[in-house]
Amino acid sequence: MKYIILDLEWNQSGIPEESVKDLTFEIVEVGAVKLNEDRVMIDEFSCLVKPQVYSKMHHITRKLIHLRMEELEKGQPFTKVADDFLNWCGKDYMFGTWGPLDLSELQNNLRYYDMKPLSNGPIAFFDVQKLFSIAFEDGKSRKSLEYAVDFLKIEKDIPFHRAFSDAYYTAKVFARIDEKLANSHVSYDTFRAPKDEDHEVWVDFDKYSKFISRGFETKQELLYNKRVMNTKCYKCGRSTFKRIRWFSPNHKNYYYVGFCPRHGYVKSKVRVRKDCNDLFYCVKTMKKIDKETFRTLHEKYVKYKDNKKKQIAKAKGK
DNA sequence: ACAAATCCGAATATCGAGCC
DNA sequence: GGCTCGATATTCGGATTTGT
Repeated sequence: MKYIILDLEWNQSGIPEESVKDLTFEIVEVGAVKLNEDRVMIDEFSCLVKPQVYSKMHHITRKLIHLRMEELEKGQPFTKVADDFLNWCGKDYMFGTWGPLDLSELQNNLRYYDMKPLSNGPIAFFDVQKLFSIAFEDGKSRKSLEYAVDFLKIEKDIPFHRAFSDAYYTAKVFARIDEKLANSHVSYDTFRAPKDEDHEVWVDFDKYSKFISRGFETKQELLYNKRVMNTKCYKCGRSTFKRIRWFSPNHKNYYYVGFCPRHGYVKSKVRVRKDCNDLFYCVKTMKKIDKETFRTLHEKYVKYKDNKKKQIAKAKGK
């Protein structure tokens, strides 16, 4: 299995009213490096895209990516670049990117030009920005690529914010991350949610499990779904005893804690999302937690309840 | 029986830090 | 500037409870 470390540069309309709804961001450059199984670079891809939609560079983008429209004129149309790129990728590979955005943008541009989709469901990939945070920081922070390069003392021999160079640096950072750690924290691009139950994603690692549901027309349908709200222990399948009932501090994330006789506290977290067809789907993670984590989560639950009460009291006071 | 008070779920707003 | 994501705060309206 090979790795394709990808980076895109894109542009947008300078005038909000003239923004094209189905293509808010137009890809203007594709850069990538191919790594072998040992994560050693074996090939490069770099191509400018001649814009078809936005004829001016957004002023912020212009400062950022060091590209002028005159240069982009030398590029090829997106359909040609995308074909070349996907042929260059070959078969049996996995994508890696800095941050979670690039694969969605790539797919949105493919869709805009009615090209064959990369996939009709989620795509597994390595989010190196996330992996860097898990490996070297708190796992939650998201740092810039340059920060990571500095942190790892990687030589800065080419400028940042061009597609190829950022792909190159991302690959360098990726190579420094423990392989086991990377493999147990695979990300999924969900531009398209799984189309049916048979294509739903279930991944089981030792420390946690992940489930990506199919898309539903409404949020209610999603939240009443058995597989979504199932709280059985992901390790042994036993039913758990309720310790904290389902609650949501923001109506996007839902939490639950059950107690498994064999594995202890098991936390479920359901994140509600919408895919490119406006279908509601969820990413659910289940994780074994210790007593201490349980206590802090319980505190969060109590605090959330208290806040609600306070807010109501405050509203009443007015 | 009826209206007011209260509770609660859900949408919306805001903030900061990333991506281009 | 537009967008995403996580976290927190505010607002709205319907359902339930309470008071008379």
